Amino acid sequence: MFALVDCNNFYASCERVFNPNLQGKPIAILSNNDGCVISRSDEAKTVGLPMGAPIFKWESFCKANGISVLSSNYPLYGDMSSRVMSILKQFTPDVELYSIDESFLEFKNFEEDYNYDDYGDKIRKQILKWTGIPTCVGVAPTKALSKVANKVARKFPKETNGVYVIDSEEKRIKALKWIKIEDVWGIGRGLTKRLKLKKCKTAFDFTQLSDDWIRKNFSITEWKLKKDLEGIPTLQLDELKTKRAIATTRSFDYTYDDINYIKERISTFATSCAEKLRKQGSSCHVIIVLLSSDRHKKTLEQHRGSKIVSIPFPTNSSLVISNEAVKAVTSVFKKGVKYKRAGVIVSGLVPTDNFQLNMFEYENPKHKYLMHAIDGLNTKYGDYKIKIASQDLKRTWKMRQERLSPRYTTNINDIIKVKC
DNA sequence: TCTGGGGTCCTAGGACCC
DNA sequence: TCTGGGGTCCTAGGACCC
Repeated sequence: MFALVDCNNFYASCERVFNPNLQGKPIAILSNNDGCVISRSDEAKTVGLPMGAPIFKWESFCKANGISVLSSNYPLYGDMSSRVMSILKQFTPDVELYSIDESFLEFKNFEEDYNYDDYGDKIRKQILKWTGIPTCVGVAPTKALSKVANKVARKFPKETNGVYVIDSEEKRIKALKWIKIEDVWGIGRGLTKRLKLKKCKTAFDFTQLSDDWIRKNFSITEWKLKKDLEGIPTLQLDELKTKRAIATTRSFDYTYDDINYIKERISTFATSCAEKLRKQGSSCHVIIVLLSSDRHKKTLEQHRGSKIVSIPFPTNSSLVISNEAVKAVTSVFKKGVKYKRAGVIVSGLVPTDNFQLNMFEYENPKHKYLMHAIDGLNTKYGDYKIKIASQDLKRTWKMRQERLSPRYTTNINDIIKVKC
């Protein structure tokens, strides 16, 4: 059996743990740069604040409804997430961290008639007691079905007490007939549209389509999903998730049509990717550069482009990655287009201490020591004191975070003081 | 004025190989 | 008149997830 454990309104719940004033009140958490709403408490959902709302359009609505609006505090959420994860590992060794607020658990070799309702309840109570985060648990014979079960638990908190187990054919059919096709894991907007044309409205309808038709019209992914929903386990637990790609992408404050400005940004993003690579002990041999115009400004010329560069040897040197990315961006850039977003993605990741060497081409061995020195200085003095020359030395790259809560669990100065 | 960011996986088409 | 078949790799783009 599989379980999906999902934290309720995770970011909003994290904020509440350390700020009891927010209990029972509507709250909303913003995306990077305080752009739009990405997490809401139940109370904020009830008064009608939509997901993804751009805050500049909803500011007065929030004020009128007493919604507390906060910038996102990723150090806090990341730390809370790993605390939840470590609790889950006590319930089974087989845990897959699926996202910051969701994990799949697999129960291998449990007794045939094991009481998963009780076990799910224990998991919820333990997490709530030790971290203060409320969760929902769905249990079923496959991953996709455990996702469905989780939705049932969340939708009917009173009836289920936050735990729902699909352990019979009857319950499976009932749940599949209840869940709308667009709410099924793996069915997004595009597929929903095509499936509705086939009169497919629920997950159950989806499982009634023929395997051949699915295979012919969709990809292998949808076929696997169908099998999983039928109760035939096809999707496996993925425990050791090593990242396959690392990205740094940002929207700009305004639009820019100056190639030199964009080159500087790309160089900075590339440097950031290289730092992330070094932090996790990886090197890359593929670099992808992205550029796109402002999709909200329909009257302007639209352009989205990308360029993939392969490097003959794996690298995590800021100099190499930045140079290649800057070279690549000139071929993507279209003169006259006003760009709003850019990014660098590194892919083809291999462990730095163990990769296939190339006989003829290799990185300048000095880079390794240079990068080590740069990382050391930047850690010691902070604020990106050492930059490469293609970056803007004057620019301090800070996100807009005007309503940030303290880093309660990761910064010694932010620890809560209790007064007696 | 202000509309996020970081991931995964799959496919199609073209170039190339034997 | 009849003009193959089986591969790999690269690139761009699209779908999905949280």
